[in-house]
Amino acid sequence: MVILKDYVKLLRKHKLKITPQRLEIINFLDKNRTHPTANEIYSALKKNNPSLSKTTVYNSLDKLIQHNLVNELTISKSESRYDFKNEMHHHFLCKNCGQIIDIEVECPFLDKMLNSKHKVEEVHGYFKGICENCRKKKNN
Amino acid sequence: MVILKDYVKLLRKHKLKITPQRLEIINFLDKNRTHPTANEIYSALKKNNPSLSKTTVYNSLDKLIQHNLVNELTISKSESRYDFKNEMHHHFLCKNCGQIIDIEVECPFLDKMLNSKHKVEEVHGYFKGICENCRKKKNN
DNA sequence: TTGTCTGCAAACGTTTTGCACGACC
DNA sequence: GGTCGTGCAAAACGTTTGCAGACAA
Repeated sequence: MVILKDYVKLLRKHKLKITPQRLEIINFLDKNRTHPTANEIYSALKKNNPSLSKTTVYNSLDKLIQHNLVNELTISKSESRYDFKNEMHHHFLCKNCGQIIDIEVECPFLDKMLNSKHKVEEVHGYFKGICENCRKKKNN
Repeated sequence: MVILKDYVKLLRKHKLKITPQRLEIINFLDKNRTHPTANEIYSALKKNNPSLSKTTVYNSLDKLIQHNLVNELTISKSESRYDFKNEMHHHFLCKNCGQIIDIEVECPFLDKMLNSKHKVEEVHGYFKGICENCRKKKNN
């Protein structure tokens, strides 16, 4: 599959074994920046690959997270959500509709943290409230 | 119990029913700013109240969270951790020892967010990496 | 060939639910 | 007396584990 060529390179660069399942998972996350759950990824990919297992989805995601290619969001208590890693951004969870929206504000406290006594490897900014759409609908 | 007097006021202010279990849970969270899990709260309070149930711990925490008296941390994938709400602060999770450390940096992007199209009610800053102690031990 | 990955089934740990009982306005 | 909280047991849920066979390098 020509489309997946770049993902092959990406996996190779990180010395990860190249399997059809991993390629499909990366492709899905790259094309669907909707912070899908493991289950959503599984259901979507199962259509074209009925033998896919959830274990493989979890295993693959773990590997991708370890190699910093994918970001795991724990913004809400229930399921983890996964995000193809691109430029740093933060997340807003609407308590009304459950939607997770990317927030493109820079993070000035990152610099301070990088100078701190701890070694900071990840920064997650999670905001929660009522999103613009729900505000309009509910007059909040 | 004289010590619990203020918590009675607090619950009353929020029109929450006053029960011994709720008072003990609030007292515990106020005195133990260690981000305990539901299970840790349960185990600790069970010593003095053997009939306490986990359901009650979860129910009480839910009510306290709804009324903004307690903060639920989802910094790590496993169990939720609970924090008595005081001044806004953020959290650092050490990937090595698992400790969660309070971070006292202000959050300049909160102001920006408050002017945004979304209605922001909560801000959670989660940092992950290696804490000072572990860095020293491991020479990271 | 060697080590790793996949997929199934079962296990796991946290949280939620249903329900009967009890406590409090 | 009616609403709400408690505590027990069981269920639900997302995730992890053990394992046998398959596949990538």
